[in-house]
Amino acid sequence: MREPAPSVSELATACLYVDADRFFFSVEALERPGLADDPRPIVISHDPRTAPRAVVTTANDAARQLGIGSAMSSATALRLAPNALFLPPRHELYHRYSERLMALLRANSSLVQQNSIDEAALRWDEHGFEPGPAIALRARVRDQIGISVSLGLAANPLVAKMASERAKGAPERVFVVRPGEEAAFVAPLPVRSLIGVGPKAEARLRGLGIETVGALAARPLAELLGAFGQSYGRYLQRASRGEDDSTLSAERVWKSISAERTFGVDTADRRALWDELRSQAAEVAGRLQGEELLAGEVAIKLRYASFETLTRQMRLQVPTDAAGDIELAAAALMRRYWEPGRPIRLIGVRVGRLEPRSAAAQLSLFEPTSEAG
DNA sequence: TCTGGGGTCCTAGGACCC
DNA sequence: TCTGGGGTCCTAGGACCC
Repeated sequence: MREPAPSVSELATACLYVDADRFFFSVEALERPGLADDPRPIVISHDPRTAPRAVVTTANDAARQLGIGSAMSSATALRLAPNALFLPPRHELYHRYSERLMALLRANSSLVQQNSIDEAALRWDEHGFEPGPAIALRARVRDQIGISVSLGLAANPLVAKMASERAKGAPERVFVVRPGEEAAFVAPLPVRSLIGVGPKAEARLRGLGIETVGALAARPLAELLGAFGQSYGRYLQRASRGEDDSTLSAERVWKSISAERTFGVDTADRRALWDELRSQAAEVAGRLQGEELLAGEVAIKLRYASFETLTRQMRLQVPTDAAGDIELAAAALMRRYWEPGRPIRLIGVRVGRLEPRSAAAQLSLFEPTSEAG
């Protein structure tokens, strides 16, 4: 006796992708009445007149119309809009709003995977592919948090995210890709709209005469493997067809923790470099302790005036979460690899090979000590 | 247009081992 | 003496994401 075949909508799992619109600016607007209606170009960034190496985090529509966009140097933004209002980023504030948003999402889904400060992928199996419940969620976010989100609903996270981008032009800011329609949805989009295709890959694809996702999907696998390697070639083919078998996870597993800083003016001053390294080691150690993790590897990052950037790392004998240990290792790497007197633009500290503190305690029970025997 | 800061993943090449 | 063929681990750099 066979079970009746499940309908497509029962078989397919549904993923709702949530992406906050202009998140940092929206939060600032909530905190500063009048900001949303201010006609001036507004740029979330340190003021380039006091922080010459600042870059634009985000900008309002008036600023965008003048050509200002994310990641642009703030000095350039000032040149484009001499009357622009520069608002320094307030990351703690954005994190507080992010936590409230994620809490609300968790109250509305059995599984929430946070992908960045303002994005999350939600298990949406309970609701299927009708837009109604997503529209209702969007209204709840607006009412309870005060921000606008764009929503993409699809059978897998990759297509759901791409649908959330498309939703930014849709009236309700919700876009649904029904199961089976994935390939047709992605086909007309430019290759750059695929996650993982950045400027470099886009240029290489264009060199092969591939401009759209559909054109990519039409190429034989062998050609993609030859041009892009096993891993990325295979990914490109699957993604170009709207295929993605990744699963959602609510638990974040940290692989590395880092802190870095670009100086306002390049420096070769040992005191300044040492102070910065020490404060970064303390910051990284504090985060390790907060996450109850130990690090088995310490790395430094140096960027010279030429923008030449190097990273150097070392393994630790014993995993640690102590600022002193991290500082010592970072200083040893500095002594070994920095050419004294050579001015530095950026310095950074990173820890890796992270493991839970509890796992390390377990392991040491079975580790033979040098005194033993 | 002179290029932030926080991450993840992949790859090439060398060391080392059998 | 011109020279193998795996496998694994590690390092450094780079592409990419927000």
